[in-house]
Amino acid sequence: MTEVAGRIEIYGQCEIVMANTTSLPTLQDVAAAAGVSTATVSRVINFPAQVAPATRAKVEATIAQLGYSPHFGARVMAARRTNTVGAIIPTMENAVFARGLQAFQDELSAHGYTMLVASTGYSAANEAEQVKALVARGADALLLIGHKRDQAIYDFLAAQGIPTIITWAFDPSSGRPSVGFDNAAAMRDMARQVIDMGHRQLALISAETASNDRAMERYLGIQAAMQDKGLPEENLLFIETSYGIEEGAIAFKQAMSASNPPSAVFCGNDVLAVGALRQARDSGIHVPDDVSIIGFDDIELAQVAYPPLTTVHVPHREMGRLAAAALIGWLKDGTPPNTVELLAYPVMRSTLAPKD
Amino acid sequence: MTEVAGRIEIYGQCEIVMANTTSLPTLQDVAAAAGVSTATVSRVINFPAQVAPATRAKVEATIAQLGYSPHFGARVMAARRTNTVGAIIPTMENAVFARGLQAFQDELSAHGYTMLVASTGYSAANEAEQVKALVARGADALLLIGHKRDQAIYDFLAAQGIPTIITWAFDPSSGRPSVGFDNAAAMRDMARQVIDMGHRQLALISAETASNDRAMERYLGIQAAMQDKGLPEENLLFIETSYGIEEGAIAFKQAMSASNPPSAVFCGNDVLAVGALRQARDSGIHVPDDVSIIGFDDIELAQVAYPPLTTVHVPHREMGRLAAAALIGWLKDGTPPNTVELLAYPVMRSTLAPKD
DNA sequence: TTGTAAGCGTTATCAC
DNA sequence: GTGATAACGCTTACAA
Repeated sequence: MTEVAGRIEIYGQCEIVMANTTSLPTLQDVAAAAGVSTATVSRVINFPAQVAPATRAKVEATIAQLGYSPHFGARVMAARRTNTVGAIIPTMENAVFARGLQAFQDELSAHGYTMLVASTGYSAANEAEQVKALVARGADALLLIGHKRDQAIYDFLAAQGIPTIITWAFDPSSGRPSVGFDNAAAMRDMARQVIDMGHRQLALISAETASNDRAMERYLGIQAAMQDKGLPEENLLFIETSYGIEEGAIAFKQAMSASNPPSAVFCGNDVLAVGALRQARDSGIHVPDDVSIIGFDDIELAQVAYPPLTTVHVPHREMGRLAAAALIGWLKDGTPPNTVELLAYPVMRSTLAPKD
Repeated sequence: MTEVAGRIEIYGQCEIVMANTTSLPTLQDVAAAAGVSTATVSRVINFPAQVAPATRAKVEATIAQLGYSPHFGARVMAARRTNTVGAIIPTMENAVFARGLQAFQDELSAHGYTMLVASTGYSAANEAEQVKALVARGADALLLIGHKRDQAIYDFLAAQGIPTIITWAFDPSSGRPSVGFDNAAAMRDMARQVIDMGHRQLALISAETASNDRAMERYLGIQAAMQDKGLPEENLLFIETSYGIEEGAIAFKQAMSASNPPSAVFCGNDVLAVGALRQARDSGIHVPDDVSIIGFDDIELAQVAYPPLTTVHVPHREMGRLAAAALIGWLKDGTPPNTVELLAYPVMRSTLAPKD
């Protein structure tokens, strides 16, 4: 593997001629040029049906001729909404969020909304800041990941009257509108199948659970399954690490060098699982003959990993799309949407096999 | 592989109490409560240093007590800028864009800007629409991918006075500020090495070149290398397909069933390459002994593919970060930034081997 | 169907 | 340092 340091070359100054930014045409200009009132021009833009065809045609021609486009700030100020919706996610580098976000944006866009994005890097403090930033930037509504955050944030959003939807989690007891899935139940279902296959010594390589309720729920799901099946808690080796392929690899190595190594290694997400898979290959450990590896999320990576990864399928796109639809409805009706539970379910590929 | 249809359950109406949205406190309210003028409150918010400490403390206390936060639209209207920057990309589902976008947003966020995102789904018509949408939503500046688009779009942006930076491409002759890399040169460098290894019969599985100048450039890069090395054009089998693992697999199958099958298959991106790799495995074709496969982008997938994929490394994050920095500087100084070329270079892993 | 005119909540320019 | 006050460009009753 050959890698050279990125070289940067600077080229000469570009010559871009920007418009005379002092004088974009205004509604008034259009009205004057078309010989109508500003109200009529405004109507042509917002409620064309209310304007006589002849007048409308005249105004539209003037708009085109002058290259007029409405001033955003003035519009927001007068109409008291931005048609902009914010999304705050841990990071777009995680494919699950990128995928969900794309679907969220597609749906918003189809309904005339624009999406503002902020990311937290999985930091709770950061999230609080980003919530304020997006609200200050005029987000009419917000999408958040998971339920767990300071109550002050919820209070702030309620005080500002910002409709907010929770995704990636499901907890009807919270009383907050959400579109998500039950992380604990999904992982529990998978763990039951694994235990039924004869696995008794288990490990979980988890994302950090401190500020990530989804990771915690998945952990609890495995514990629940173990309890159901009568396995003692000690039979689960719990390893917490940060997000990344390398991190998954290191944690896997650690798990396998335990005094009582697991025959099945659960991973909190597919990226960690793929890291574990690579480490197994590098260590000459055969998957699934020597050890089973189980992921979570079912991203593209899972299908093309070798062997293809057994994982829990999460309907990321559907979640993003429905979250957008819910917010759009909320903004329109003024009434909070119902909470929606989506199903996440095991997908059996080739990294899980019965124990002996 | 077991998959069940996603089940959706609807739960009871959530009871969210939204604030009396008719009465958020305004600057005036704060001024009245603190016993100062609106101008002073505005200064406390925007230029705290200009206000006497005692006054400032009093005003800040009032702001906190009333839970005041500035109205976005009014602010935009008066200040004539939104501190919002738009990014228009093909899709976030492509990891290269997700990665670049994350870096772009991080840098923006660190400087007090917020990011608006729109996506085109690789459609030129869509892009024109999104440009207008983001400008209408008050984007102060824009990031675009690649140079190729209707001149009308550039004219519109110039007329509106919207600083715009081009990324993912490098063409100093365009005269437009950009932060990118030379797609043709990067692919040419890789192709030269491949040809030097003795490969004579080549194939390229390319993304669609019609509305994607990066894909076209990569194609031209291979052609240039072939010409340098004296290989006739006919020795390159060109297959164009859309983005996706499955698409790569299908195209690979097609390439290998040609009357004169290639010994090296270039792919326009890593996702296509991973699809090709999977198809090779499924067909019992050994990589790189039977055929070499070369990707482009160096996303995570490339490292964990089996065998690890030889590809062209693209500094996506650096590109996003520098693009943000360039726009921020442009907005601040009012002068367009210099064009920056980043280096994309071959990364030799395990899917490329000398021909016999 | 169209026009008039009153805000909308800031920022910024003046005086003081 | 601080206070009046005039924009800023649009939407939306209400009137005609």
